[in-house]
Amino acid sequence: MAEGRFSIGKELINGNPILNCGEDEHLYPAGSSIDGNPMVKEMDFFAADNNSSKEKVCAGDGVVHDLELNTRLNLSTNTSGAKSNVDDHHHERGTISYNINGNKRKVNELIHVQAELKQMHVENKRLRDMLNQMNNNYNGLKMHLVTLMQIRNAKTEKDHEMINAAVEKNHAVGDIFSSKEIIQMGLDKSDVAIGDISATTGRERSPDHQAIVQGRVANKVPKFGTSGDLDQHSETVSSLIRKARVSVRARSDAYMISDGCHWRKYGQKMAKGSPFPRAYYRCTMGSSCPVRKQVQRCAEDRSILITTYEGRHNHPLPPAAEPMVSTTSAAASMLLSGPMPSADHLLMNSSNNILPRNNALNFATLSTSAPFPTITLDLTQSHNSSDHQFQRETRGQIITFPQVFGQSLHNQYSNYLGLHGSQGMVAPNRMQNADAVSSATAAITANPNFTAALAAAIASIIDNTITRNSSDNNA
DNA sequence: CGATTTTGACCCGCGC
DNA sequence: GCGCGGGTCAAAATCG
Repeated sequence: MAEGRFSIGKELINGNPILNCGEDEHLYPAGSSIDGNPMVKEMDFFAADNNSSKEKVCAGDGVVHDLELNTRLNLSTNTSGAKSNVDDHHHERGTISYNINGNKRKVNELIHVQAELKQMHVENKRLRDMLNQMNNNYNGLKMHLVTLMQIRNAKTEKDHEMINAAVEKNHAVGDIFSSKEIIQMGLDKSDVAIGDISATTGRERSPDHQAIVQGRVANKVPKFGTSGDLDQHSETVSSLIRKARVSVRARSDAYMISDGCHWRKYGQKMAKGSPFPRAYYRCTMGSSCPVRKQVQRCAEDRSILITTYEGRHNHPLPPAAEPMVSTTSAAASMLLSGPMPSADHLLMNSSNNILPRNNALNFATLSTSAPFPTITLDLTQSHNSSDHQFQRETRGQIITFPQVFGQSLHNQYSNYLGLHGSQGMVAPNRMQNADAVSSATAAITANPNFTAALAAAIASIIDNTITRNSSDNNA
């Protein structure tokens, strides 16, 4: 409950017209916040509302006092009226009569105002619940918006040229990957369900292909060369991929980002290299929901809150949770869909910035640092920054990743989610997972751009790796 | 009184 | 084998 109220930081609040009301000085008088927590302000919205109401309807501690004040005013009016009557008629008897009438009115008004107060408390509570709900929705929607804006910004002419050039290069490189395999990879990688930040793989493919896919889940995955091992392969890879993580960085003074789910804290540790503790939460919306998240404040910038999600929800999600879940799902799909060379391969070709920095997709960072691959959505930076790239980090190395791939897949996924309907793909926003998987698979594989983007990504990696190796050897 | 948080203990994998 | 760090467990404390 408190989680929902303390969940959104200033950045998120500032963009919300509803929450902007909370920034209103009238509603938030000086000193209304606690420790600068904007969500405390949110709570103070109601506190302040109560205060303003107090002035108007005499709520809270001021009820009796203000009520008495109003009643006295009325009484004095009545009394003055009575006095004039009394002067005309029976002075003493009239005074007693009007005092009784005045007391009756006083009691009646008291009852009336108390009833109104009760009604307003109910209304206040209802509004508070509504605001919490809207906060949750807003939080998730903003994440969607930022994601989509980043992707659209990245759709430059340069990218298209890069795709075309890379596709041609791919033909020149030869049959490292047949088009069939590439499409098959798309099929495999698309096997991601809504509300699920994991995916499954395990179809038969060439050894090179296996190396790439296995590399996605770090270099610990045993390699399976025969079809007889496929089931085991699938299970192993799947279980590891299930550990894929989506990390969200957002500026917030709150102790946790609200995502619409219900979490229970089960541990807290001091992480190495950070003065701030790391809190561990598990989802309590399902009886045995395996989804966990870690919340930690950034050591370098304490205003940044890092939330890392892991696992899949095994229960229906509330509407408030869907934006966040679908965003993390899309991010995870990007992570799990990348044509990732194996960690060994990357280490063998140890080099930084294999690929040229040429894109503005600046919010996502991929990390295959052991033990589990992680994608980080950075919502703390401005949209027009072009300094940051879609990167893949290995142990001690940062290798720029061909953004076009993740972009393409994410677009596909967004299309499927109905978030990006301008490209002619229509899909329901809410579907059951089974249908979601099949529909996403169909949507992804049906679009030739996906294949082209994938080919471009693979070709880029191969081409740049080869180029880098030769330059390293020459050096 | 049930739900949640706190916190020390424990387990496990990894590197030396 | 040992120490370290990340992650989890579970009893006690706290909250609503």
